[in-house]
Amino acid sequence: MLNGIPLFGDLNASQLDSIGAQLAMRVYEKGDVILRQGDIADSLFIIVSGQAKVYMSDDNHREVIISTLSPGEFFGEVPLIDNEPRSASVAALDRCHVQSLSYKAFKKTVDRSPDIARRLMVTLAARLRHADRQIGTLALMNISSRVARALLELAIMSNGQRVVGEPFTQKDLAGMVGASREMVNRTLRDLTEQGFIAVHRKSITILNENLPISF
Amino acid sequence: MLNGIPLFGDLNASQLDSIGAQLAMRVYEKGDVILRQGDIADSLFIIVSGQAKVYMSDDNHREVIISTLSPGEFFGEVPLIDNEPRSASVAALDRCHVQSLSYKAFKKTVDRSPDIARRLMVTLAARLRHADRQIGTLALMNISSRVARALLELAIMSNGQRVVGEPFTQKDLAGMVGASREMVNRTLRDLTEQGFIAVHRKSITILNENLPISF
DNA sequence: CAAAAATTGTGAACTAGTTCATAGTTCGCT
DNA sequence: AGCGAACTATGAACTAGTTCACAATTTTTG
Repeated sequence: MLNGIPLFGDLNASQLDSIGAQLAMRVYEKGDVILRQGDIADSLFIIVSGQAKVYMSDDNHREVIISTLSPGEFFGEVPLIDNEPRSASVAALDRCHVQSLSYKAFKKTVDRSPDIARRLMVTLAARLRHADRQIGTLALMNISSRVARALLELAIMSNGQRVVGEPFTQKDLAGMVGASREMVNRTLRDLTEQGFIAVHRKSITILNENLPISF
Repeated sequence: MLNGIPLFGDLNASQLDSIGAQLAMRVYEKGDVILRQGDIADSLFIIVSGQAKVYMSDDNHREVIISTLSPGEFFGEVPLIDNEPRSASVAALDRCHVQSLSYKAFKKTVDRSPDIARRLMVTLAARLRHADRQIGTLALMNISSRVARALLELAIMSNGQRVVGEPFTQKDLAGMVGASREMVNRTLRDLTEQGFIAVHRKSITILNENLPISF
C-alpha cells in the first residue's frame, strides 16, 4: 500500500471546478488492464474505489507486483513528470472506479498549487523509500522472511487484529515477494503450523506480530 | 548512475550567494561513511568529485548497493521531504568532495525556486523509475542476466567503447546485483569466455552490446 | 445447479546459487 | 622493496528455491 495522502484533498471549490472538467470516471472489472508498460502517458489516475496492482512482467508471463493501490491513491504520475514511457502496468485487482486527469490539467494544477506540488513530492519520496526497502528485501532476505514482511505490510487493523483481506491470491503474494506460488504456499503452511497466522477462505489473520524475519 | 540533472545548475548569482552561506564542503576518504541509515536527517549533499554508493546492510554484514553517485549528483534529499529517518547509508567509493546544504537552506531554496522544485521532482521520478526497474530485475532475472544488465548500466563511452571503469570491485558488483561475490566472478569469467567482455586490472570493456539477458 | 476455470496443496526431481576452503594476485603503505 | 590486507579465482559440498505433475477445493459463470 502506498502512502495515501489524497492529492486533491483540500483544494477549494473553485479549484476543483477548474480541473473538474477534465476529470473522467471509468469502471474497470477485475483483471482489466488500466495502463500498460511502454505506453506513452497522457494522464494520471486516481482510484475512487477498489484496489489495483502495479506490476511488471517478462516474456514468459512471470510477473512482479511493485505495489498495490487503494482508494484515494493516484498513479501514473511518473511519466508526466519525466516524459518517459510508462515503466510498469496497472491492473484492477477487483472492480475499480478510477478517475483520470489529463496531462494538461495535471500540469496546470501542479503549477498553480504549490501545496499540491508539495504533496506530490512527498508521495514520490514515500514511494522511493518503499521501493528502496523492497530492493533491500529482495536482495538480502530469504523467501519466508519476505512473505512475512509482505503480510505485515499488507495487514490492516480490523477489530483489534491485523488482517490481510480480500483480493490477494497466493499467486499475487508470490508476485509481491518475487517467488514461486508453491513456495508461498509452503511458507503460509509453516507460519500457520508455528501459530503465527491463521489462514481463512479469503483472509489471513496475524496472530503473533513477531513473524520470523531473518536476514 | 542516477539521473544527473544538476540541482542548482542555473541559479543566478544572487540566488547562489543567498544559499552559498550554508554550503559546507567536506572531503571523505575511500570507505568513509557520509551518512548512515536510521539517522535523523538535517541536510542534503552534493557530490563535487569522486563517487559514492547508496547502500543498505543487514545484521550479518551483507550489503545491497541501491545506486551509485557521480559528481554533480545530490543525495539525502528524501528525508528532508518526508521527515522520516534516512533509509539507506552512503559511503565514498573513492576520495570524495561533498558539499552539504542545511535543511533550512534546502527548504528555502525549494520554496523560492519553482524551477529547482521542478528539477527535484524530475530527479525523484527518475530515481523511482530506476528503483522499480531494479525490483523487476531482482525478482525476474537470474544472476548472469543481472550482472550483464549492471555492466551495461555502469558502462560509459570511452573512445568508442563501452567501459566500466575504476572503483568497482567484484564485491561491489555483487552488492549491486544481490548475489555472492563468487557468482559474479564466475559470470564475468563466462562472459569473457563467450567474448562479450574483456576484463582488465581495473576496468571491464564491453566488446559486444548484446550481453545475454534472459528472463 | 452443473460445468468450467481458477486457486490451493503437496510430494519429488532438479538446479541455480550459496557457502566454505584454499591459493594466487594485486594493492597500498611505511 | 617488502609485508599485510584486500581482491580475485576456482573447486566441492550443500541448500534454498524452482519446476513439474497431479489431486482436491473453491469460485465463477452460463
